[in-house]
Amino acid sequence: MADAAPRRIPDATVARLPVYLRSLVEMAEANTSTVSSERLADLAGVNAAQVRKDLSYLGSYGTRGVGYDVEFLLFQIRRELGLTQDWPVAIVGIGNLGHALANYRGFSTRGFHIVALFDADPAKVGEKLAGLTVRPLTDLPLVAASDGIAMGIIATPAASAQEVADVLVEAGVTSILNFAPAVLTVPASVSMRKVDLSIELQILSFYQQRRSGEVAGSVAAVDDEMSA
Amino acid sequence: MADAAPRRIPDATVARLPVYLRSLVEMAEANTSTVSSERLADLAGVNAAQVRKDLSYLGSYGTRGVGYDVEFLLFQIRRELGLTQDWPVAIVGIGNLGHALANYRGFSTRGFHIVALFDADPAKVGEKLAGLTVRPLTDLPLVAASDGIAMGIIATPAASAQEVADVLVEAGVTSILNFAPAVLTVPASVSMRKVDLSIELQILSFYQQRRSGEVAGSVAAVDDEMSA
DNA sequence: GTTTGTGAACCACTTCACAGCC
DNA sequence: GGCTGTGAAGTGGTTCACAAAC
Repeated sequence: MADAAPRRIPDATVARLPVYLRSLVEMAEANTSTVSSERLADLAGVNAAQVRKDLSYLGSYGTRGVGYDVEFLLFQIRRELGLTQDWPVAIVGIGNLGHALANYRGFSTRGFHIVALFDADPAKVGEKLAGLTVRPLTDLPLVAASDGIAMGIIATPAASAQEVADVLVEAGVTSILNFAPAVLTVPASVSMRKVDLSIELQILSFYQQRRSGEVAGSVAAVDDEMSA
Repeated sequence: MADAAPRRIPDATVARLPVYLRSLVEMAEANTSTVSSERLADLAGVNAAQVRKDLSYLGSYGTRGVGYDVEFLLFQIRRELGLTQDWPVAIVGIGNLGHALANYRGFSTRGFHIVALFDADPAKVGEKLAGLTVRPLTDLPLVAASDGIAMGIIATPAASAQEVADVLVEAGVTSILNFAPAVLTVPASVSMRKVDLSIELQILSFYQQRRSGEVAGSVAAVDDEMSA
């Protein structure tokens, strides 16, 4: 037996790997061959010890006294994140946001290919967009199977989101990114992440109000704790 | 008096308050007058003890043996989050995403009013959208001052994001929501949150790959944590 | 000298469990 | 009996600080 360490990568580390990846891509494009944890931390906006600890979960890929080889690390992170393959992605809900997501360049440049668009509204079906034709939601099971869709993006109104999630799960999609402002329930075997645009503004509102409401006299130190 | 209490609300709690708020709005619309921590936890997708602890940071607003009054709690959370006032918001970068955000109904229904759109590209300036006309980025300082803009949304490409952030900060905007895939630096007195669409997919990719590669036997539950 | 890799200390958040109040 | 509010215990994540490796 030799399959090495039983490395369990913390969720928090997983969430930062894409950020390191982005910085490393930039460095590679600038033909930088080596990077220290200090420099990478700087680019990623985190602490250097954090970078070292995070990377140590992947393996001992650095060289003491030198740093990390950019290309090598790039490959290792890509491999760890499962980005050495392309993922076919479906978007459900072709409203404002669905349109923007379908046209978003950032997905394809990072290995995520939008291969199908769905909407339950017959008025939207047939529309051509980003090189694809919007299909009826009822086609999803068939298309998911034939195109091997593993990831789905929900961009519908809140009211239909759970229903769509159910359809996705039923069709075998095991990763879901939810933009609808609703709490969705999926089996534990399915990963789900959510992005709620108005919640982000509401959180900002809290800190904004706290700042504005602060009377000059009281409490000197305004140490603001917001991560970046 | 009786207000007092040096309550410091944890960031994690602040991030959940909007979720509770959403559930409470739904309950109010359904004319439910009281809610238990158990029920609210269910709707918000969290643990009941979590709900109670979170709400306890706002004050003792529940009644033992009964639960929380929906309308009262609704008001308290709104007040805490600073949502009893409307916030004027500016969007910078009117591409795909900027368009979608400008038209997004979810903002206005929650007290965030998009009052100005900016783009550095002269070709975009003058375009009419969501009842507004896209203005040159150079107008931002003036408009920010006259319209009292406190919140800015960055929806530009990564390359111009830092520059835009600087302009926003210089114009006195103290809350920024960044959609550009870049790490931005702002003074500690400014709150910034980021939403990176492709990072979300990359995180999903990690768990997806882990699952696919997994030989039947172990289980891995995935939950999301706080974004930053 | 430089920089990694990592135990240990620290800190924040979550969950438990139960006393206190209705 | 039911449900909140909260100390205390538990968990996960971050930062420190330094020995090991170059």
